[in-house]
Parts: sequence; C-alpha cells; structure tokens
Amino acid sequence: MMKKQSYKVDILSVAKAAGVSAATVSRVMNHPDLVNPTTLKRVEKAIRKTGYVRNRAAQMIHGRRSATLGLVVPTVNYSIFAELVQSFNDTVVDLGFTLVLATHGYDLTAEYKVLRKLLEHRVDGIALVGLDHSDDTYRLLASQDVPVVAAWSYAKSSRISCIGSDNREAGRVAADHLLALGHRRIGLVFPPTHENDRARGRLEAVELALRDAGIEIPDAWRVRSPYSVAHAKSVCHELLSEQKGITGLICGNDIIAQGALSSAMQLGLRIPQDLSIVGIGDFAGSADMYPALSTVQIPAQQIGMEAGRYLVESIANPDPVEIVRRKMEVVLKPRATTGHADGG
Amino acid sequence: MMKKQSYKVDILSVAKAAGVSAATVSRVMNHPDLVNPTTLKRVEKAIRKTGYVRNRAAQMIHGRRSATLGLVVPTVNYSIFAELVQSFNDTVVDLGFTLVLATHGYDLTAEYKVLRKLLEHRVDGIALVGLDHSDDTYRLLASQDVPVVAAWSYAKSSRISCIGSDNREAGRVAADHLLALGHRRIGLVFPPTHENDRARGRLEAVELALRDAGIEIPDAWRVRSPYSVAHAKSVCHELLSEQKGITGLICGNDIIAQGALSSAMQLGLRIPQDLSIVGIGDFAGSADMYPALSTVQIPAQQIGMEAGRYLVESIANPDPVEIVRRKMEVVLKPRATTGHADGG
DNA sequence: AACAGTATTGCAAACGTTTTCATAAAATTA
DNA sequence: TAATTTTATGAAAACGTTTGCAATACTGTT
Repeated sequence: MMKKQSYKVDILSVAKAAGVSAATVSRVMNHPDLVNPTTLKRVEKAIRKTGYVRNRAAQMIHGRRSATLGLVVPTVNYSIFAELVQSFNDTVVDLGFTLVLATHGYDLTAEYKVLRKLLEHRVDGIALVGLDHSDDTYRLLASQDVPVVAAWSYAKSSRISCIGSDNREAGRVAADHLLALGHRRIGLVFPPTHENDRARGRLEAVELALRDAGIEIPDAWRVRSPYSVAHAKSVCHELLSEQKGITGLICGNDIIAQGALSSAMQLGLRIPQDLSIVGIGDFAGSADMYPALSTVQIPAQQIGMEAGRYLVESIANPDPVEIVRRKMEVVLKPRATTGHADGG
Repeated sequence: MMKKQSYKVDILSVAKAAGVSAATVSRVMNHPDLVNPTTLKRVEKAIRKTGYVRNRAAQMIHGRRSATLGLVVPTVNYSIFAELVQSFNDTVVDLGFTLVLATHGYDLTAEYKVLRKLLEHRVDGIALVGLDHSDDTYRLLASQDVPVVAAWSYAKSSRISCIGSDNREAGRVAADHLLALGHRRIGLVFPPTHENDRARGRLEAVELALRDAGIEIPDAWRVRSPYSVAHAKSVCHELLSEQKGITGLICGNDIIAQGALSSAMQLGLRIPQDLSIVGIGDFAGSADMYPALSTVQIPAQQIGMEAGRYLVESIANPDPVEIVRRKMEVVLKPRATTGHADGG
C-alpha cells in the first residue's frame, strides 16, 4: 500500500487516479456533502493511495484563510510564557488553526522583523505580548487589516486590542502584601524596564506604593536582573550578602523570585522568618516549589484562551475594527515565602 | 505617510504606484541586483508607501520554499522542552526560516493530526520529539519528501534521522549515580511509558541497572506521575509518607524531580542526608534551585541547534535521503540533592 | 411518455506571485 | 558610425487550488 511517492502529488494526480475531475476532488475535501457517496469513497481511496496532502498555499491564494495564527512572545525560556503559549495554542488548534510562533528576546527591533515575516506568511491573526512596541510595529499593524491582540498587558487606552492584566496593579498588590506584613526595609529586583511595559508598570507601582507608605529605599537596594534564574540568583546573592537589614524582596517576576529564593537559602537565611520574597506571575511550578512562592497571579491560561478566541472571533466577523480591552484580574497568592516582618 | 490601506495591496498595486511592471517589483524583492538603481529606489518607495507585504503563499506556489519549519513537541508546559524550542527557533530564524509549532500532549494520534496540518502548510522540514510515533505518522513521513529529524532521542536503528541522547544511557547514569553513593533502597517515579520512548528507555535502563546490582524493588516503590510538578509532588508525598526506608529516588525527568524534592522537604526530610533525588534532563533552572538538583544532562540547546541546522542543510541539498543519526552525550551533573546512602 | 426538478459533475477562470523569453535602450567596440 | 554586447524591462505562462456556471444524468410526477 501507500507507495513511496516520489515527487509532488497534486490534486490532479488524485483526480486521475480516481477517474474524476480536479473539481470533484476539491469538493471531496471541502464540501463532501455535495458529492455522490460512491464517488466520495472512490476519491477518498485515491487520496489515501496517492498520499495526497492538500496544499494550503494554493487554497490560500484563492482568498481562503491561511488558517494560521501568529504568536509573538519575548522568549520561550523557562515557564514565563509557557502557559500562555500552551493555552493559546490549544484554543486555536481546537478551532482549526495552526500556530506560527516567533520570539524576539525582548528586543523590539527584532520583534518588528519577525512580525513582518508572520505577515508575509499571511497569518490570519496576530497575538503579541505587552503593549510596548516600536512605532514601526504599530504602523505595520495598522496598515494591514489583520486582527491583532496584545496579550498579557492591559491598559485602558491601548492603541490595539488587549487582553491581560494591569501590571501596575500587580506591582501594587505585591508591594501592599509586603507592607501589610509590616515590612519597611524592602529590596527590589527587576529587569530593565526599557521596552518592557510589564516590568515598567510593575516597578513604578511598587515604587509608588512604597513612597506612599513613607518608605525610602536606598539605591543599593534596587537591583537589575534579566529574567533568568541564574542571573537573578547571583545578583541577589550579592545584594543579600552586602546589604544587611533587608527583610523583604519584591521581584519582577517568579523567575527572578526563584533565583532570589535560591540565593537566600544558600546564604542560610530562613524563609520567611529572615526574609520574605514575593514574585509576580504565578508561573507553572511556583505553587509547588518548596517553600511555595508567594506571588501575584496573572491568569496566563485564561489570557491565552481569551486571546485565541478573540482572534478567531475577529477573523470570523471582520466587523468594524473596534478595539477591545479586557482586563484580567490579578490575584495575590500569599504562600510560604512571605511572613511578618518581625519574623514572628 | 503610510496611509491605512484598506484591502489588499498586491504586487500590481505597487507596480502601478511605481509606474513599472509586476515583474520589476518582483525583481526588486528577490534579485535587486538585476534592477536599475533609480528604478529600485522608486519601487522601494512605492513599497513603503503602499505598505506592501509580499505573499509567501503566492511565491510558494511557484515552487519556492515556504521558508517555514515545523516543530512538534509533546508540550510546551514547564521548561521541559523550552530550551529545545528556543534554540531550534533561534537557529532556524537566523537561517531565514519561520517556526510553525505544534504540540500533541503526549498523544500520538493527536501528533499525526498536527503533523498533517504542518504538511498541508508545506513546511520545508519537520522536527519532532522522540522516536515513538504511530505507524500512520511514519507512513505519512515516508510518503512526503520533506526532510525530517527526530530530536531528543537517539537510537542506532531509528527509522528516521535522529539527533539526541540515548535515553537508556541517561537512565543508567542516573541509577549508577545513586548506586555508587551506596543506595539500595530506591524509589522510581516515572511517567507512563506507553508511546514515550524517552521515558521507557530511561526506566528500562534504570530497572536493569538495579537488577544487575542485585537490587529488588518492591512494587510499591514504583510510582507513576505525568510530567507535572503538582502531580509528582502529591504522588511522592504519598510514597514517602507511606513507604519508609527509601533512601533514593530516581525521577523520570527534572520536573518530576522538582515535585519529589518539594514533597520531601515538606515532609521534613533532609536532602540529601535523608533522601537523595536524581532527575533527568537538566532543564533550565535545575542547577539554580535550592538545593541544586542532581540530574543527568541532556544537551537540549545543542540538540535544538543541530536539529535546526540539519534540517536546513537537508533542504539546501536534497541529497539521496540518507538517514543521519547523531548521538549527543549525556552527562551526570551531581549536585546537592544526592549524597551517600548513610547520610554521612 | 413528457416534463420539471434535483443531484452530480466538469470546464475554465481566478488568485498573486516568479520566471523565461523577448525586446528596447544604452554602452562598448571597432 | 555601424555593429556588437550589455543592461533593464515587460509580457505572459505557470504554479495548485477553488468555485460559478453550465451540462448531464437521474428522480419523481403527471
């Protein structure tokens, strides 16, 4: 059976094999109800025998959709966007789409380039992370009429549709949590905020909350770390061994928090008696670490799902392009890495 | 500038805007050296002004490559395949390709379906994980002449090209590590091995190594857990609280090990004095956990890179389809979660 | 038996590009 | 200046599908 077909099997070979026209084969694949059951059987057999796989490109050129969706994330390292990617994927696959994935490594110039590629491939819709994008990117998006959604971030005046959380709120919740536990000597470990609205919003809100609480933080207690466990660990090691007196750490996300936690434990600090650590994100695994990480949950799965659905919906109804903004609530997950400032 | 072009901008609109033929525009995009510098400038301006993005589908239909590569992984959850995906992506993007990602959730029937979709989209090459695939999948792969590589696993008699590690070796190394430390009361936490050659190879090798060492393991010490931290944690909690006397745990991968570690610490066990835990994989973050996870490294990044390169190479030189098998060495990473059996 | 209605199929145009071939214009040579 | 070569461009065919329209073959009704 199924001989090793050398070279292209097109719709015509199938038609010939089945003794029908190309049109009929096409109908078998797209509108089987329109073809005689007997013929259907024969054609299906021919399809199987020849190993025919229909060419999406050719049907796409006919005005058909490509049935692909582009997803642009900064990175796929660690589990930062893992749940987002997985749930977005699952959602859209269920709806008949295929995922084209692109990453840019937190570089918005690179983002523009990959976005262009996605557009060349005529993805039917695009999801990207966050709301910081280059002008070129925004212009490109505006010039094409492809549905777009920014996932992860929410802003009430975003230039494009967005489905995500308010990062300032996430930052505030994290800060309030530590403040409520009586912490006043707080260290901040965040990634560079340039070109990253998530980190910027979180950090700004944290700083604001602390200021409002009348707390002054020495510059030495503010440190930068990219989203890498190893890097965060080394940066925190330095911070915690040199700057005594810090009782709480607010981290830009759970990956950084993980590094912070690791370095603290290595230094023999008791968590949370000697040091409280709070992350942001609630990534897969954060709840099951030991000690379980206190963090601010961003509902990644739900965001991925909603973003996928929104895109598919917009493709189906190319309505007047109205901007949709959906805010996904952030929720504090107080777990084992935070406790009262007095260690009690 | 760049007006919000309603509806399709095709090569003809650009041609008209620039006062040239479609052929010239095409040449500007594909062979700029063939066109007069003055014309080039004019056309490029028209391209910018109209916001033209070339249609890959249309050029693909012309026998051109699609410039996409399919990557099929079981899941993108946690960081199990994160490094693989990221490095594969980075490698092929550098070489001008775009990544089409598919997941199947460890279900080989689902794998067949997503694979078909990838083929419909005419990806120029396909990478998938492991060597367990359905007959349908293998047949489909054989019937199309698209370069294929199985990443992650290595087997000297694989039906398709493979670039990866020998999972039996990984299992043996993990077992030998614990044996060398004097452990004889060893628990096994593995995922279902059905349709998963990685898990199966590892587990078989572990069992063999233990048998060779004259060790008999009670059935109660063999437990199943999918690749999920939460699930592994709960399964291990049960195992460790009911079955006393276990001094070492061999886990199917680092994610399971992470859950095991978490449950052990929660139970107040000292690691590694009371219990040694070894994982397999050395995923991103494993080295920086606390305590740092002892594990068997599978060089994911390198595998991703080599797989990407191999595919691109095969696309460039559609040589006689010779099967390539590259074995990536596994290396023991003894860290803080394993120690002598006597706890000394 | 003639008719209308319906079900099934094929023909051919169309989609947006690339590329071969031909032609025109410009540059070079004798 | 005429002949030749080179450079730049356009016209049209081709790629693998889908689909509107037309044609044919059935079905059932009188």
